[in-house]
Amino acid sequence: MPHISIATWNINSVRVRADHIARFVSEHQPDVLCLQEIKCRNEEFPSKAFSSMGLRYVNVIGQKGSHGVAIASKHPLQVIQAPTLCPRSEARVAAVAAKGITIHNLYVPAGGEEPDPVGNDKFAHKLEVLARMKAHYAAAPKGRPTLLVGDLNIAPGEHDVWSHKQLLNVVSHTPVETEGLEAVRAAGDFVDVARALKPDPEKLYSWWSYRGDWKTANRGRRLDHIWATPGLAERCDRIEFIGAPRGWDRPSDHIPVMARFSI
DNA sequence: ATGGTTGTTACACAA
Repeated sequence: MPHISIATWNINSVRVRADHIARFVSEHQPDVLCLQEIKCRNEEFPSKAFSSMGLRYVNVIGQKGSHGVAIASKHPLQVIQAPTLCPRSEARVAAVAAKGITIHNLYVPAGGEEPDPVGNDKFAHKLEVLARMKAHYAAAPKGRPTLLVGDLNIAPGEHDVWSHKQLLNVVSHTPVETEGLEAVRAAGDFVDVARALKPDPEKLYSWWSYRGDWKTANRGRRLDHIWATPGLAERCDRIEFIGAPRGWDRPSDHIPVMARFSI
């Protein structure tokens, strides 16, 4: 049975982490790798390094300094119109089709420190992106196999954080965010494939802060997601949270999450 | 309650 594997990873600078990407690709062989926070302009993206990893096809949505997303693939990519989800026109969405599957790679704003849309415009921005996501996926035609992946900067469930109680008022796990993300998922009829294959109460984390001893404290959050439309989700036979890269030299604060689908 | 780190940028800001 043929398969396609897709990974998502907030890389926090693609140029600093090119060696980590090469090691991950060599060890795990994703067919498609979706990156967030590449932090470079399109012309600064290290396409040659990706070619030598076997990821010859790339779709880069870059900008100077911050944000930026990219999709790199072993298979040819058809670039498609990305939904307009960011009111500030930041580089946060890449959209392609590969092997007959539509792939949306998203980087939702982190939202700043204070979970108050009045006093914190970054939080207001995050909620606006969520609202646009809900409207877009509610209206999107259903039936085509689709993946929505990326750093959604929200840990939706109580077992997606190290302490539900202590994070209820912390940006990434507040009710307005978790309920907002659930509304997006329902609007698009998506399945959270990580939880479909690894149900509660197993703890699942994809991010640990740079501050403090991440490994000992293990105060993680599941911010990075792979969602699939129902027919595709049924064909997901593997999901992995690949923790090793968090322990490599000068790591990203996020780890890769990879899913495999029979096709 | 506070401070703890990283990357890009330019004399902070975003995460």
